Amino acid sequence: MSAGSQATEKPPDMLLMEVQVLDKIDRDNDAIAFENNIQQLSPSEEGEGKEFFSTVEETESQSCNGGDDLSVLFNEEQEYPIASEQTVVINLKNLTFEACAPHQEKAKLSSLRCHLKTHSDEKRHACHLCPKAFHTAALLHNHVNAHTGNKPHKCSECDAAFVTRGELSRHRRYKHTLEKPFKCTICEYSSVEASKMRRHVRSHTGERPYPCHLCSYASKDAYKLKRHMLTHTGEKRYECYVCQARFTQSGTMKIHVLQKHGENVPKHQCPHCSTFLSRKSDLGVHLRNLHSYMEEAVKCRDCGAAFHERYAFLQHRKTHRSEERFRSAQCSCTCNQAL
DNA sequence: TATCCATAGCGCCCCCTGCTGGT
DNA sequence: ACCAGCAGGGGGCGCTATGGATA
Repeated sequence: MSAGSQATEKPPDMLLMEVQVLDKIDRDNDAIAFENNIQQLSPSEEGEGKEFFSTVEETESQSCNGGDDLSVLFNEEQEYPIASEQTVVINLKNLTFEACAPHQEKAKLSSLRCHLKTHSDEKRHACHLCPKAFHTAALLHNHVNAHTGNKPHKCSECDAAFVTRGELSRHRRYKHTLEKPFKCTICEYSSVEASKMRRHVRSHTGERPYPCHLCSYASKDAYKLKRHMLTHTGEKRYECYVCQARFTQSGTMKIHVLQKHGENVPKHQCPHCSTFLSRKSDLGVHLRNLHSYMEEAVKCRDCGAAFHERYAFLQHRKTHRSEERFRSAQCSCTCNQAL
């Protein structure tokens, strides 16, 4: 960081502002670099220059990171906006740019001043229900509504209601308009939210950015890592309301409740034999174990017949066993004669 | 300058699915 | 065969932060 290395004397608050702005720009660049990575990643198997996802409009809205506004402060030829020799001194009261046309300058100034406020620690709008505080009255308003349960934004097509307009808008996309602006360029997947697309892209790239610090596992998304950590703690947070048995995942408990305590539980019948399985996944195991084709045939030790399906082989062996039982059976009366 | 608005981003929880290994 | 543990992929929502436009 260059701010501290500059020999020039500056008021402490200005130095702080420099540091905060530079930190912010670093983060913004990370975010933008991330977006660029997403669009430029080109696994060799998938061909060159393939983008992983795009929006329908191919918008220039690369998120509200603010890098655009600030970019006027820097030499665009720089790979990184902040070289070690470049220190950006921003005076909130006498802010000026030289890179903007006059009419643009005013708007930029306004935006930048507004943006810089976000770096201030000052949060004047305090919640009276909890210790939190916010930069703006609108944020506080939303926060208080979350406390009180007041949801002024109601969906016109269902009973759902939300604290913010944005939540309502997203709900409408999920449930009613089915608009999914983020399209995967590798498969047919599309999503309502960019974050979902990022998560999806990892299923193509194999990227696992969330490593477990206790074992070699790494997850593709943060919540999966959190769920995984329960395997280390042994925590079983889901309890069967009937028998109080405990489970690690809600889905596992749900299946337990259904299978153990449910009535008229549907069973899964094997299409090749008369077996019924309580779980679909067990049907899969059953099919693999008994009905899959075996390259190497199994031979019957009694008659030498060859079978490529284990189920057919087992059925065949049954016939030998019943013959054997028949031969060794004795008359049940007192004569004890072999049958 | 405050406010509104749209959007981004992170987190949380749920669902369904399928594999694995113990009984 | 049954069962629980566990991970992958994804849907939906809660909440906050942010930037641009505008009153």
